[in-house]
Amino acid sequence: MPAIATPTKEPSGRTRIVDAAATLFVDRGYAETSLRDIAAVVDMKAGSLYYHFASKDDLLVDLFERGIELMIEGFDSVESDDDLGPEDRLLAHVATHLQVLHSNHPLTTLHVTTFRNAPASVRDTVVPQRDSYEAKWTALLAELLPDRTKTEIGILRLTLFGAMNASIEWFDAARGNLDPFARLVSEQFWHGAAPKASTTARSSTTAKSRTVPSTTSRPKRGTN
Amino acid sequence: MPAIATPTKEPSGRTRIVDAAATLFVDRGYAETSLRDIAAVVDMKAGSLYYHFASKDDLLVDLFERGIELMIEGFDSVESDDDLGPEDRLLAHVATHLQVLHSNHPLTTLHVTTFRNAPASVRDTVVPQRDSYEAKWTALLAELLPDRTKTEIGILRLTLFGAMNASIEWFDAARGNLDPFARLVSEQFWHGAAPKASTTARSSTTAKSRTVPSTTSRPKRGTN
DNA sequence: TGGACAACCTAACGGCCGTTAGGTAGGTTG
DNA sequence: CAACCTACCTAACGGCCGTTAGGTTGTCCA
Repeated sequence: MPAIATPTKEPSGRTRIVDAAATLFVDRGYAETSLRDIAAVVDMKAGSLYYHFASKDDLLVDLFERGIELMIEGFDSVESDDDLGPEDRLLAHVATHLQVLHSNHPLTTLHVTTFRNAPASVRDTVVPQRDSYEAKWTALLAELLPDRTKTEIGILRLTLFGAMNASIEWFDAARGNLDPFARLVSEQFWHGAAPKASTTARSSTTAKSRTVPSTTSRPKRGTN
Repeated sequence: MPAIATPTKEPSGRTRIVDAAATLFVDRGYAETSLRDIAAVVDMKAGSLYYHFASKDDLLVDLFERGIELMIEGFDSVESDDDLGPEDRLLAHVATHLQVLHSNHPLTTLHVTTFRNAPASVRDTVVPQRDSYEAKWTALLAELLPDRTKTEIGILRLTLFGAMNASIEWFDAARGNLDPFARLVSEQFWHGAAPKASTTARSSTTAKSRTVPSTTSRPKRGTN
């Protein structure tokens, strides 16, 4: 007689589809991935996917929602911690954001890589959940930085998100340790990157406005 | 008799195609934009584009290369300036990067929005130019932050790029003024965002490592 | 034993895609 | 005026796409 139950039963068809789709969407793009591609990974035919999902867009919505759920859970698990100092509180949240982002790879990173190119109807469906996660961060930063205006808080949140989320393009969680990275990001955000012993005069001359061109970001690999 | 010459002659077919393509690629995506879409904007038929470009990928390569050119020109125009203090030098470069990014909108932002989903062959072609721009920034940061390791410089550059480039998703150059934004980014990077009068104990307790989930970025609109 | 149901497969549909071969109109040049 | 070149157009090609209607298989329950 076998074990009474299989608590960790091997993933069902639907779960396997979700995982395969997330992976493919992340490293090929949504439009660039066909249902036949996804089906091939899970050893099915394209038509069979419609037993589990109403449409390709529907599948994408499902992925996005699972991703955000993970993010929110992560944030809340930090918040429920005992009270820390402002700096340590920031570090805890930054570390958690990065850990969730990299450890639940395809599902969470999908937001960063694919949201922009998703069909409008899909984006509209997901926006409320995204907003609620972002609101948590806005509230956090407003608490940590009481001397800042609402506008500044907003910009600081967006740049911090930009800095953290860009890491999915170059940080390989399988190789590097996230902790020192998280600490560097958090410390830089809080204290700045300037040399400690710098005795150069704090000249604040405004740089002349110009109209020149500039830059981009950087992917760690190409899978397309 | 008309004016002797038309120094600002109206854009040729090729230029109009390039502009239209850049715009469409940015707000719909590369795969999501068909040659028929582009042709319609410039009042042509899809086949006619092949008089100017060998293929759709070829067109994309052209766009990427023009974009990077603008970025590099911008960076160099700052570098050729008289010597500034470290902080002002950083500000000048941040401001220029942002200005070039937002004022040459479709061409430069294309890198941030589309590079990731571009076909591998296209990416490979463009990588050297991108690297040369990024190397300039790496060298700059290495000069400004002599106490940092190479690894730290690399990470700081990537997070700074992430922070700056993310702005194309939410900053509307037509509405807001770039200057205060650039100053905030630069100051935050250099001095940090922490409150000035903060007298809270600088407790450096390491946040316990966890494995929770987290977040994303945020587009200003949807055009798809 | 048989019916119900879950989980697939088969085969095709219309449609849009990038691309190409072969035109053609209009200006320029000898 | 003729030849030529530039800058398009027309019409079609094969191919892949998302999606659907209608099977087929296996398992579970009565």
